[in-house]
Amino acid sequence: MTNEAPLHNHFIRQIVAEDRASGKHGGAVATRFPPEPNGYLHIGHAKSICLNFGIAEEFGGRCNLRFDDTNPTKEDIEYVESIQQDVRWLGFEWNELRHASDYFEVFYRCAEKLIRDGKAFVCDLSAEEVRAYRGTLTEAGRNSPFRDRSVEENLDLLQRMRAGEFPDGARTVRVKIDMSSGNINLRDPAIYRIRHVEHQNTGNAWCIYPMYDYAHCISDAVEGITHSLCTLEFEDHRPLYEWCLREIDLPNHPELVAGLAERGLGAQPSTPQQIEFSRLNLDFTVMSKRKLMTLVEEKLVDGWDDPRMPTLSGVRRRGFPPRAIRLLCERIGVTKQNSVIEFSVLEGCVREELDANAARRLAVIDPLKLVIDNLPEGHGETLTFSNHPKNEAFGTRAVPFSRELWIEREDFMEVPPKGFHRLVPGGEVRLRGVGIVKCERLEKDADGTVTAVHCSLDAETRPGLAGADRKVKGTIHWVSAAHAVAAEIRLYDRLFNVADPDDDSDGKTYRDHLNPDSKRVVQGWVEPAAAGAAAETAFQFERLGFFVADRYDHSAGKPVFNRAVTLRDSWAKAGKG
RNA sequence: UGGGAGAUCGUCUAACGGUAGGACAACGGACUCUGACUCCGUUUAUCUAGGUUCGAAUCCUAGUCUCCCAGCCA
Repeated sequence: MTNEAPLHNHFIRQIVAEDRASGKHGGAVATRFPPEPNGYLHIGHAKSICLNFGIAEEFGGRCNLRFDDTNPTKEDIEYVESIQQDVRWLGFEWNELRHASDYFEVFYRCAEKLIRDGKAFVCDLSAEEVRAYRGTLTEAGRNSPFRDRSVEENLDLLQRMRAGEFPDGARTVRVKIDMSSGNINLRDPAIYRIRHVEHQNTGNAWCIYPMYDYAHCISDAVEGITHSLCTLEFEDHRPLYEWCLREIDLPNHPELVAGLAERGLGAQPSTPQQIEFSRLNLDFTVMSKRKLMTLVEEKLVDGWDDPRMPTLSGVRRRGFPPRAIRLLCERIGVTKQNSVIEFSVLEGCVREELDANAARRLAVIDPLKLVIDNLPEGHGETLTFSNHPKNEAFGTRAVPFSRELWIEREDFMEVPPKGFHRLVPGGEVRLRGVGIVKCERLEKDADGTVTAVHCSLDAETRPGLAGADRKVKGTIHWVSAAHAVAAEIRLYDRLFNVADPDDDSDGKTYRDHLNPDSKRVVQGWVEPAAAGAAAETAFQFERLGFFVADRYDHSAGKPVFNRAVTLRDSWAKAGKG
């Protein structure tokens, strides 16, 4: 994968570069992207994906995709499939695909070791009791009355937990750290809980499942991860991450990972370093899985891949190219500061990418008939248009032209404001690639609405002729009415109409801020060379914006285009459009 | 009143004791057969108060503000 954006020398790059230079981890660099398969990936994940895969790639290391599937009550195979597809779509390929559940036996042996070492115990306290014993932010907690069970009893109980002798919630395994720690994560956290639930990967082999903090650090170590990159909210967990790795000491206890190799799961245990960075947030967007899930379940959007969703499958369907997402992730940098990226930065990345890489086409989304009266009835020609104004490699295409055209309704005004460069009664405008036409007369319906404009074409201004250079203030786009293909055009706008939909301090929630105009479907006309495009082909419809042929609904006979983003429009911005 | 982290243009982000720079946004202009692209220009920032130093965004002291943590979630 290439990334032409200038690289930030951000703090994680610096740490990795220094570690490699100093020979830490034998100079190896290994990262992982560890999603929990309980939802679809979104742009926030893209930052982590680009960082983890990007760092590995830059430093000649490796990056695994690892499903953090330690909680079968929330996870689903649908998500593990979508996640793989999204990572690949973004442009990355993992070194190995792993699951935390691949290591369930390792976790279990580690728990036995901790018990034997007197570092863990089986606790019979209920969830409510544990909460009461934990203390508060300002008060120390108290030791569990089960904390001093003998090693033998603990080992027996652990084995019986695994054997399924106890109901859900009856017992947990907890590590012994410090119930008076100011860091609540260190107050004898649970590492195992009982859940008589089938697991999407291990079936009914287990009824005890490890907790995140415990499973994650061991998984990292097993995979030989050197730099374990995660988001800021795990900062407080780092002491626990380090405690587990230190007490378990995987690199010096190969018996704990025995059996993995036979299953094709190579293990070269490391002592990884956890490094935290801030999440990517976008304004006018919600990014929490819970809220995205609600939008889908309550049908406030048309599914996980609705083009208005910040999911990767959503932005894909919207027409945002993967390179634009990668550009965004590089452009925003990596720091530990909480931040909110303006949506315009994302749009800028999309425009930059598509301007360079999308072929141009003509399309009209709000049609008004234009008749060239001085062309004979039935007149037809085929014009040659270049596909890209600045890149000849895009080649040319044939565009049919005839006497009756569709133009954009907003490109004609009977009573124009000052500065209007388009068509007005008696005025002239250039028809893109055709020549200069003059508006001679109008047709109107009973309401006075203009139904057609009649023009005369100045034959001297056809391309290639001397008169073609004559200056006229505006150029408008068009399609031939007889040849254009009717198309469904989906015009998308931001899903929320406030910058911070998560802010509920005024009693309103994100649901109250949904933009009712976030999706508009119109019938328009596209030139034949657009209609026949393959699904997911992106075009610039000249003067309108960047559009993509819908991934699922588009066909040559029944074209469907989604608007990814408009063109920057200084006329509209001036309040004139 | 506990623990952890962070404060630099509107928004991101650089600087690692030596000219506060870049990107995006905004605004103005040039160019233009896309009111796009491109190009040029302009505006705007070191949380506060002290201190150290020839020199402080950077070091020290004291504050202020913001974010995260009391799941048998991740």
